[in-house]
Amino acid sequence: MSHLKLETISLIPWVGKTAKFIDYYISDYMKDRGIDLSKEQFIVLKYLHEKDGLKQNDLAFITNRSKTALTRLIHTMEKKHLVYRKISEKDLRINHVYLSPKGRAVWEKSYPHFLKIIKELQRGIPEEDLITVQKAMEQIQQNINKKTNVNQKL
Amino acid sequence: MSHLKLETISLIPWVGKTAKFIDYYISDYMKDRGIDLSKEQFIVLKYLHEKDGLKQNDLAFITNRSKTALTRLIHTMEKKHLVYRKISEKDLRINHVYLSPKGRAVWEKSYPHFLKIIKELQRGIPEEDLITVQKAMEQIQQNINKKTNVNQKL
DNA sequence: TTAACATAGTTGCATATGCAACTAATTTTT
DNA sequence: AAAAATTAGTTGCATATGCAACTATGTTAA
Repeated sequence: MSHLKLETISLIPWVGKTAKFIDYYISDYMKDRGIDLSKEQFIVLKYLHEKDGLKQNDLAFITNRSKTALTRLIHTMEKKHLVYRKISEKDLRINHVYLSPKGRAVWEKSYPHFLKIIKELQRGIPEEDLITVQKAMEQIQQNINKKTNVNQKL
Repeated sequence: MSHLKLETISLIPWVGKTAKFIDYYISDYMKDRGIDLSKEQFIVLKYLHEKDGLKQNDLAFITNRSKTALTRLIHTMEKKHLVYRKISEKDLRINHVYLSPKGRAVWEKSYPHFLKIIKELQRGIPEEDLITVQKAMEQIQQNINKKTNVNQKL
């Protein structure tokens, strides 16, 4: 029996590359269907659809973005009339973000596509493997949170 | 026995979020150690270390970037004196990219850190799960390639 | 009540990214 | 040989992102 060098798999590059592929795919898919919406913008629409009028801060937190990134993302979306800001009456520092009618329409139009993409891209992966992968992703995220506090960014 | 709603796991968002966390972690980790190097720049150093003098086009291909992105990435790295370009003598359209001494030094310094990060972040994931995850990542990438030709971008 | 601190959001500066249009060089076709 | 097509790389315009420094507002402490 010859010597088998069992080098441990390096998962991290795989995750990065796959995420990149997914982003490309989503972007192309939407463009092909005439939907002018980035993945990031979609995520914002998604959370606003669940709970309209979220504060920018909360949106930044739940979407794992810096408040800077969120400020600019919302700004872009406001230019495209997908959302609008409204300053809180109780606390003038706070902006609430709302879905505009157009934003809601774009959400309704794009959501089924995203569902389909998600389904398509994981085709051929057995159900039990999906669970394993999800757990592994959770583990990686936990390993990161143990070391740094990601929330510091928010 | 009650009705169990077994909704299929949506892996895609998990992958994206995990990749994001990994990027944050790498960025912070390097910054904390005084290493001024983005993940993208590291990847370029890595490939040049393996094979110096790669063409920009080839670098774009193996790093899964558009040639535009690569042009600018190399430009940034050139400003930081990590690499330098040299026009091919045989074909004046082609740029070869080389590691500078500084680039090599930065590579030597940063590489062990990246190895360590990769190991740390997948801690707690059983060996057989690593294999499962890797296979799932491959499957997702294949599913994407079946639909689009990612190479069109390059 | 004023000073000190904390919070929400914005802005300048920097990185990374892509598409479309472009230049320059090379190869293929006619 | 000249025209047409292809290839390599760059540039303008756009998106997304983060840090540090900043403004404005609100809260807490002296």
